[in-house]
Amino acid sequence: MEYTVKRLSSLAGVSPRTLRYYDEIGILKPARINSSGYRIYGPREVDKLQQILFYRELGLSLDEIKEIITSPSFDAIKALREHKEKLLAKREQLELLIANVDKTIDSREGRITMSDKEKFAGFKQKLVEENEKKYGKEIREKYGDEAVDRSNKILKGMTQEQYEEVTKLEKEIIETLLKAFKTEDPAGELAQKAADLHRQWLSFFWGQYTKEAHAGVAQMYVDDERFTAYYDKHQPGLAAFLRDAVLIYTGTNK
Amino acid sequence: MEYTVKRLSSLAGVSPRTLRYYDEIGILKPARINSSGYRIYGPREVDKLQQILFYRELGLSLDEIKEIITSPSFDAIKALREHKEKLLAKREQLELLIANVDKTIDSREGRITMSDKEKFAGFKQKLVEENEKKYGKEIREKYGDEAVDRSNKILKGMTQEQYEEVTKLEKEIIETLLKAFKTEDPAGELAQKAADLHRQWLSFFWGQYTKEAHAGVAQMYVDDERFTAYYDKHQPGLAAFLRDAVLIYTGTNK
DNA sequence: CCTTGACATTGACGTAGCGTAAAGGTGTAT
DNA sequence: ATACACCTTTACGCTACGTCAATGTCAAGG
Repeated sequence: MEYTVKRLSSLAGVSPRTLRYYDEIGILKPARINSSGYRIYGPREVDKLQQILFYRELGLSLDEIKEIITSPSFDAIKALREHKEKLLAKREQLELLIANVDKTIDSREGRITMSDKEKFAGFKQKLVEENEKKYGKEIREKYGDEAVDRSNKILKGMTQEQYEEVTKLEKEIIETLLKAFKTEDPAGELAQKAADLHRQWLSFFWGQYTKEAHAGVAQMYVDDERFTAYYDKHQPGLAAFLRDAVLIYTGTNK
Repeated sequence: MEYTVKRLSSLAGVSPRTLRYYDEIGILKPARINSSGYRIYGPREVDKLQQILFYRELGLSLDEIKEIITSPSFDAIKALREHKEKLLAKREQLELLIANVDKTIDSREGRITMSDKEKFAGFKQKLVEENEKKYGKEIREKYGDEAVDRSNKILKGMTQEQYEEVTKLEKEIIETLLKAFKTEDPAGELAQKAADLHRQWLSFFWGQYTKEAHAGVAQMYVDDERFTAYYDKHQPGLAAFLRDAVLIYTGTNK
């Protein structure tokens, strides 16, 4: 397949100008120039553009990208694996930010207080870490061990908070589930409420909720004795009942 | 707490120049200017800077950010909630990208083939979504339900993979732990290996690993009968042994 | 008191990665 | 033959700062 600037640009979701610029700086030259001076791109250029966009998404400069992909020792697959690592790291960074937003909301609503330092956690973890190493001792000297320890406790406190909410959810799930079990109807309102609570519970541990995963976990409760025992100790058959409710809840029983 | 440019900049992980620029464009004015012309920032400015950096992280332009935060109807908490939504969306986008990288690796290694269109999936989810709507039916007609379903299965397959790896880890933990238990030494090599496996297992569920959280979970294993039972059923005292090993592993026993 | 060094100021120019005309040539369908 | 969507190069504009330069401020030490 051959593409002109416009065609390739709309395929890749970039502007024609971008492609001309990439040509200009030598990062992506067209396969050939036709008799009228038109840039013509081939399949190899499509792949290369894909690579470029991958790295651009990571925030690498075009110069860096150029070095990476034009290097003679360039190993595409290895680069991709590294790229994936970076994406995973970026996702972790995002998790940090999300946690910080949660904390900030709590703080704004007066439930907790945040130190100024905490407010910027997650923006530059490296920098923060360096500061920790550099100034940790200094702070300890200045403000005493108490302040440092209190700050450390905030971390533990979060875990504590999480833990409390999780256990509260667990209780609710069991309670709702036991009531629902008596109705013998996994599609009923109570059972569906239990399934929803269970979704909330799951969301606590799984960053991203998907129906498939939820259904999978529910099935696991029946297949894995560890979980079966946990639910069935309250009421034999409860694990299977929860699974049925969740399968209906997620719509994967069809 | 009051800050000069340098102090605030190092707190927030930005350059002094950035703060001056933010002053210049009116997005973040200092609380006051002292007699020598120094910019002095107060707590309100700290919070505002935090907001700005949040939005900047999202890729919003400073102009857009300015509009958002200077708007009279600006509701900080509401904005934070929306912000969180956007972060979650960004994370999803990242998941897509990661999936695409995986697929690309597969493709490069010849296991699957990708259409040129597929190669750009994840870059512009809107575009992709539109394409899906526009061409979804067409693809289904062209390549048959099988292809579409297989593609859907990839998502399910990932969860399956996760599940398998988790259960594999669980097995390893128990095995290692049982061997370690015989040594009666929670600081020994085997026990520490078990603690490390447990860290890996935990990292599967928790986005971000912290020693405190790890130690907290280990303590939970002893405090919460559900978990105690799970470990002790293999060997009475195993939960406590794991906790001790983890406390040593995380260095929180000092 | 004076120096030193780390901080502060404004001003101004540089950079990256394009966007956006301007001024013109090309392809092809009607 | 004309329209219209595409292509070309040249060139200036924009954002979000980085990076000097030239100069003032402040706290500590000799």
